[in-house]
Amino acid sequence: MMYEKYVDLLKEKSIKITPQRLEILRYLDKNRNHPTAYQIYTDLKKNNPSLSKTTVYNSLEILNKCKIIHTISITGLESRYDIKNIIHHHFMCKKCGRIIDIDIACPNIRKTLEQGHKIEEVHGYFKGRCRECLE
Amino acid sequence: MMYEKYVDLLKEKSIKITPQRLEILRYLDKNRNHPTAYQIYTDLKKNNPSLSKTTVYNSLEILNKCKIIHTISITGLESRYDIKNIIHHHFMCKKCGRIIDIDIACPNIRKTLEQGHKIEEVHGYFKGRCRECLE
DNA sequence: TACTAAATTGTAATGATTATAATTTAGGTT
DNA sequence: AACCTAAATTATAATCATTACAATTTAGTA
Repeated sequence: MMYEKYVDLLKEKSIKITPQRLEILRYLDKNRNHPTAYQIYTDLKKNNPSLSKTTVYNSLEILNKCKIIHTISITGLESRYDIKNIIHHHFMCKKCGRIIDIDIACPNIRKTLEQGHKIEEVHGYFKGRCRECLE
Repeated sequence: MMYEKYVDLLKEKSIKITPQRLEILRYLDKNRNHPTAYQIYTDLKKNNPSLSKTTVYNSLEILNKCKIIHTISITGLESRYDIKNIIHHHFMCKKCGRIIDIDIACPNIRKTLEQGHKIEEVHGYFKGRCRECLE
C-alpha cells in the first residue's frame, strides 16, 4: 500500500514497475525541493547501495517522457525534478538558490498556438530574490 | 559607425569596450537564431583566430549580467544567447530544434511579487512541434 | 607616455550527462 | 511454477559544456 500510488502511475503508462522507479517517485513525492539527479542518487543509495547513477538518469528520463514528472532547467547548470501534477511556474532565488513553486498557469499560450505550433510543455521561470533573502 | 551602436551599449553600462565584446554583440545582432557559446566562438574565430573560448564565455557572462543580452536555458543541455531587448518568450521545436521568439510578456508576475519575492528575470519557454514540422 | 586594473588567452580541471556492454529482472507465456 | 525475452539495471568509460587558473596583453586613465 505504501507504493500502490506509484505502482498505479506506472501501470497507467504501461511501463515496467521496478523498485528503483518506485523509490524515485516516492523520493520526489516526499522531497518537493526540486532535487538534482545527483541528490536523488546519493540519498537513495543509502538504502540501496547497488543503485546506479545511470538508473536514476534513465528512470527520470522515462518518467519525464510519460509526463509523470517534470524536468526543470531553471538553473542553467543542471536539471531539477518535480512530481507536482498541477500546472505551475517556478521562482529561483539567486541568493539562496531555493526554487519555489508559483501556482499560476500561463494565460497567453494562445498566441503561440495561433502561429501554428503545437505546445507540449510550458515552463515559466522567474529569477530574483526571495522574500526571506530580502529581509 | 559600424560598431557605434554596440560601443554605446557598453559605455552605458561602463564596462570596457573591447573588440571581442563588440564582435560578439554584432554576431548576436545579426544571428537571431539563439546560438550557443560554441557556435559564436567557432564563427568569430574565422576572422579572429586568436579568439579564446574563455573570452566568449566571460563576455557573454558580463553582457548578461549587464542585461545587454539574455541567457536562455530552454534546451536543458546548453545555454543559448539572445540580444533582443523587447520582453518575449521562446518556443523550441522538439523535432527540428529551432528556437522561435514568441512576442508575449508574462501577465501574471503579480502573484509572485505578492508573495514578497523580487523578480529580476522572467523566462517563458514552450516546447512542442513547430508549424513547419507539423506539416 | 606610463600605469594599473581588467580583459584576453591557452590549458587544464570540473561536473553533469550519455554511451556501452554485461548482467539481471519484470512480466507475460507455457 | 518454471521459462523466455525484451527491457531495465549496473559499472565503467566517454563526452560535452562550462569554469578555474596563471601568464600575457590591453583599455582607459593619470
